[in-house]
Amino acid sequence: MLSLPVAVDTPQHAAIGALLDYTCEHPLPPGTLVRVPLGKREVPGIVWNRAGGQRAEAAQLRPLAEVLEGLPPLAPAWLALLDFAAGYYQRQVGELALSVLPPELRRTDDSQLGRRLTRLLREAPAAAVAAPPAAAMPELSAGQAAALAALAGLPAGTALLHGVTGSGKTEVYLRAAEQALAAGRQVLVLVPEINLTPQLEARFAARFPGRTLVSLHSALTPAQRINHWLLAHLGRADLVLGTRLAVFASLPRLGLIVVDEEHDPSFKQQEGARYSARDLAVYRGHLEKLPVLLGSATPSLESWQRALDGRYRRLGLAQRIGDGAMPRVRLLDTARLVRQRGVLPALAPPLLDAVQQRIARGEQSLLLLNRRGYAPVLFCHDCQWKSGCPHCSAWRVFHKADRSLRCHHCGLSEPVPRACPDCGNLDIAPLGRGTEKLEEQLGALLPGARIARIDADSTRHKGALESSLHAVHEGEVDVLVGTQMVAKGHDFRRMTLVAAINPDGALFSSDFRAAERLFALLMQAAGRAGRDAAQAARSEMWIQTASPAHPLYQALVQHDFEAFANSQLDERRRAGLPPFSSLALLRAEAREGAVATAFLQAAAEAGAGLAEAPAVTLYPPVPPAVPRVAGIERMQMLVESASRPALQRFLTAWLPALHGLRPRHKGLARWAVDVDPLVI
DNA sequence: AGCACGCCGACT
DNA sequence: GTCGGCGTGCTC
Repeated sequence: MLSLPVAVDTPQHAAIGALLDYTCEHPLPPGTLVRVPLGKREVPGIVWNRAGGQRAEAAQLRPLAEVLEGLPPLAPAWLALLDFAAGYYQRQVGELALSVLPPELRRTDDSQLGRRLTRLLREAPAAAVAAPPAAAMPELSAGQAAALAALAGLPAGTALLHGVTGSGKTEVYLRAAEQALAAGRQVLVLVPEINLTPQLEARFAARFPGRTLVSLHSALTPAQRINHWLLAHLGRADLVLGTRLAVFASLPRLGLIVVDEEHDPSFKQQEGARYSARDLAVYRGHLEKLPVLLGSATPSLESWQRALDGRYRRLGLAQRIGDGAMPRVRLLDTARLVRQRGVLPALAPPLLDAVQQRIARGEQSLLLLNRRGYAPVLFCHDCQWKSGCPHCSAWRVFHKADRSLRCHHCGLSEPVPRACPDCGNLDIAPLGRGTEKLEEQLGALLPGARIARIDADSTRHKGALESSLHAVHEGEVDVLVGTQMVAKGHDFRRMTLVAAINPDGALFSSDFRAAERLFALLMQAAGRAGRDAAQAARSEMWIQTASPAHPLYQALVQHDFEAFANSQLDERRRAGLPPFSSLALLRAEAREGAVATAFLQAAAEAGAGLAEAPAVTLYPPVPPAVPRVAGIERMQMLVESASRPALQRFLTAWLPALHGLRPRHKGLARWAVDVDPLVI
C-alpha cells in the first residue's frame, strides 16, 4: 500500500501539519485532485510533493476517498507557485491551494466532473485557429515598435512598460499576446478591477477572433467560474483575462503574463492570504521562464526601483499616439481665493467658468471628489455633538438620498435624527462635502446642465454602472461627478475637462504611500481627458488646492512621473521605507484593546528571543488609522528589515511561536500577518 | 476551521 | 425529565 502526501484546507492554527498522508492502491502524480476523509468530513485535496518531512505510520493512515480521474493533474510549476506563495505570505499551502480553486471544483466529485467535462468539451471549439482580426491592426508608433522589439529579445524576465494613458500600452499587450499565441502558448492578462474587464475583453476578442478567451473573476457565477477555469486548465482557452485571483489559474501552455495598471492597490488581496497578484505574476514568470509585462502610466515605486536597478527591463512609451497631447494641468490656488473672497464655493469661479465653456461647446467635464455621500459628518452647533458611529472610531456619513446616517466601516445605517440626539437642538448641520452634495450644488450653479454621478452608492444595483457609463458615452451627460472609480480605465471620448475638487487630504497623510497613490490617481484622471486627439489640444486637468507649490502638483503640471518617482524614492531611501526595506505587519483584534496589545507585546518578546531577530526591527504596537470597527479594537505591530530574505527567515521562525501564544490570550478575536502591507 | 463530545440552565 | 448553551479536543 502506497502513502501519498495530500494538501487539504487545514487552517494554520490547527495542530496538524500542512500535508496529510493517505493510502492509495496506485501511485498518483502530484497535482492530482482527490477527496479525502478528514475526521467525520470528506474534503477536497491535492496530491502534493513530499517536502522531505516525516511521513506518518502507514498502518494508521486512512485511504483516499476518491480520485478525480477526469481531471489532468495540476502542473509541477503550479504546485511550485503555490508552495512559494504559501511560504512567502505565511499560510498553509493546503489552505491557499484549495482557496484559489473554483468553489464548484472543490465541491464536485468524479462523476459530476466527468459530465461537466463532456459537456464543456463538446461545446468548446476543439482547437483554436488564428483568424484575421475583425478590425485592421493600427500602425505602431515608434515607441510601440521599439518596446515590442525589446520585448521580442526578452524570452523571459520582467519588463516594465511605462506610458501615459493613450500612449498605446494595450496595443503592445495585443502584439505581445499575438506573438505568444502564434507560438502555441497561452496568455494571462491581469487587470485590477472587474469593472475594467469587459473593455479589455472586447479588444482582445476583436483582435483574436478564432481564439478562445475566458475571464476569471469573483463576479462570475459558480458555473462560469469552474467552466472558465477548466478551459484554461485543459489548455482549451488561449487567453485568460482576470483579476488578482487569476494569477493562480492553471495554464499548461502559459507563454506570457501581462499585468495592466500594475501599480493598482487592488492587486493586493486584503484578507485571508494577503498576496500580491502582481508580485506573484513576476515570480510565476521567473518560475516558468516566461516574459512578464507590467504596464502603467504611474508604475509602483517598487517596480520603478527594480527597473532602475536593471532587474526589470524598462520600456517607455513617451507620447500619446496620433499626436494627442496630455491635458494641460492647471493649479487653482484655493488658499488665495479664500483670502480674497472669504468662503469658497464648490467650484472656484475660474473652474466653474471652464465647466460652463465645456457645456456651451457640447463637451463633457469630469469632477472628481473622493468622498461619497452628502456630507462626511453631521454636527450640532449648540452642544458640539457629531454623528459618530457607536461601534467604530469613525463618523457616520450623511446620505441625503435616503436620509440616512451610514457608517462606511461597519455598515450601520440609521435614519437621520430630526434633532440633535444629545441636546434636542433642531439645527444640526452637515459638515464638509461629498459627491451627493457636489451634485446638488452643481445643479444650482449650472442650471439646465445634465449632471450625473457615479460612485459606489449610485452603482450599487446591477447594471447601474453600465447604464451610467452608456449615458456618458452617448453624450447624454454634460458634467459627471464621481469618486476614484470613474478615474480608472474608462475611455470617455467627449471629455475635455477633468477637475480634482479637493485632493489635498492625501498630501499630509501619515500613510507613506498616500502621495504615490494620489499622483497615480490624478495622472489616471488626467488621462480621461482628451483621449480623442482632435480635442486633446484644449483638454485640461484642474486641481483645486491650497498647496499649489507642493512638489507632487508641480510634477503633475509637467506630467513628469520620473521627477515625482525620484523625489519619492529619495524620501523612502532616507526613511528606510520600501522599496529600500521589507515590511510585515502583525495585526491583532480583540473586543478589549488591551488584549490585542498584550498579544502583540508577547509576540514581540517571543520574536526578540529568536536567532533571526538581529536582522529585523520590531516596532511597538500602535493602533491603525481606524482603531475600532464594529466594536472590535485593532492594534498592529510593524516588522522591518533591510533584507527581504532575512524578514522571511524571521517570519518563518516567528509564526509557530505566535500560534503557541494564542491560548494564553483569552479574548483575542483574531490575528494575522500581512507581508508587504500596502497601508501601515 | 468544522465537528464532535460533554457537562450545566430554561422549557414541554 | 429533554433541548441546547459553547468549552475543549481532534482531524493523516
